[in-house]
Amino acid sequence: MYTIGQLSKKTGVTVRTLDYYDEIGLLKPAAATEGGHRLYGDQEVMRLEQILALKYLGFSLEKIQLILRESPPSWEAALTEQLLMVEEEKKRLDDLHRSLQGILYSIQIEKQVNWPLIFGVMHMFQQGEREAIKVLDRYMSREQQDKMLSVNMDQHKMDQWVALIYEIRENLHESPDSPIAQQLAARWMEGVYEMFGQDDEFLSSAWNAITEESDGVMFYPMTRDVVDFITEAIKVKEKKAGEANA
Amino acid sequence: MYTIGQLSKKTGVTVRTLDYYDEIGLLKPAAATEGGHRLYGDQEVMRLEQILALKYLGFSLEKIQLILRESPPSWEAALTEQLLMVEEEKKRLDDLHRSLQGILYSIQIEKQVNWPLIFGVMHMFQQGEREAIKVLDRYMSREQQDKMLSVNMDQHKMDQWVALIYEIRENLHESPDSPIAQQLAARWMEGVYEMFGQDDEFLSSAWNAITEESDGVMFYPMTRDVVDFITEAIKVKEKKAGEANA
DNA sequence: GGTTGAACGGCACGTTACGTGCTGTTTTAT
DNA sequence: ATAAAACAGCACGTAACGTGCCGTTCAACC
Repeated sequence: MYTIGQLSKKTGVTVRTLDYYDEIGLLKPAAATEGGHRLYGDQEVMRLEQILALKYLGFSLEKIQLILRESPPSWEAALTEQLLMVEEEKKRLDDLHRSLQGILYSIQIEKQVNWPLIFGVMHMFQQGEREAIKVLDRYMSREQQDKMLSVNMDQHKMDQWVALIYEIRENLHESPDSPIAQQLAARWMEGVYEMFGQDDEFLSSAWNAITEESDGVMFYPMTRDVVDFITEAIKVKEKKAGEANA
Repeated sequence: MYTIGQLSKKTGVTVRTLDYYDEIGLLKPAAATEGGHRLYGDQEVMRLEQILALKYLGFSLEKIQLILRESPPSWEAALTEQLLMVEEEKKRLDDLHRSLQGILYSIQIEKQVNWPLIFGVMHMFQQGEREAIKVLDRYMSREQQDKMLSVNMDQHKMDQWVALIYEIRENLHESPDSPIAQQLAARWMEGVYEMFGQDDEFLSSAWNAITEESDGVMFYPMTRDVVDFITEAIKVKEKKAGEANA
């Protein structure tokens, strides 16, 4: 049997905290001396170690109490529930991460903070239920959506895109058949093919979505002006290619 | 100019909260009536919207105050810092996720909660600094480690592995040349090749690490007994294959 | 120019989750 | 006997974000 001080030393939990666990009924001593000093047995040591483990796994003290009260405890259910909670939280952080990343890119492109964009992003995620995906429903199949959303550009490729779009915005005044517009269009097309391959059906759905939605925040940084510019430049490019073939 | 009530209606923030923001100096009114009623201008509306946006992005009110106090605010630095924080938190959640997932698999394999395993997992992550990777250093190159850790089995494949190991544990008493042991060894090898391909050098490093470390928690559920059993069975299998070729 | 709704100042309290501090007394070990 | 350890009990701390309530004053509308 251990006194509270010995248990404290053995486990690294302060006496005061053990006091507290006793108080809230999480870890009760097995016995007491005549004088009222608390005594903890091996079972209690085990229970304390379990408590610490569950705490590490992210359970609240209250939840731990609930779980340990059952006999036998439904470990599998509790752990599964916790796993789902962690997954939820991960999803939330992923959204946050994407938002921050997107805003940082927008600063690189526009060299200033685009507040309307931020408000747009906020609303998109705040009114829950993934507004984003609902919008895509109008333009493409579920598989195509997956393809679109699963594009995982690495840092380098993303930087390239950001640089390209920045350059396009700097050159919006150029005519669509100017060399610079043609060069930008070529780089654009190359990037698109690199990301999605030659899947023409998919590209056409995506292009539809982008041209229709580019007033919103959905396809930032492919804003209306950028999309229009590149559309015109590509038209010219394809016409030229047709003439060359003829 | 808006009274505090109008601002509240416009933005959805309660009067009481605007009181509070005034109190902590986060959002001060632009002016006041003779009677002392607070008046907010367009600039304040903008500032409030920025505050809400930053709050959504995970900044604390205190941090927001610090950022907005600068002129001009260093948005890029603040957002980058926040991004790093989110990434840290994501990493923490990933560890937690892996721990929970691992424990759940161990329950499926052993049909009971393996507390020593949980304590082991706890210690591995608690003493920070990724103990896990340090151990691997002794057995393989950095690239091989990446290969090992980046194996992303899907749910189905993972379930197959778990089922296989469960079966192995049920059959530890079988002789290595029994049909069942041979069949288990075959499934094991097939799974390994599916995951890592025919990279013999890598497989040998990995096998070294696994046989040496299988007393610990590092390669759970490849525990000592399972690894020994499968090693023997594979030896027999290869000997037979050699004889057949001769 | 009175009624009513809005806003005021000020101070305390609430929430969640987890403890910590402090005091004065009793018990235990040596 | 003395000192270290444990006791009971009650308040307080932290961190981040507010909320509740009260009695008083102001502003708008008919």
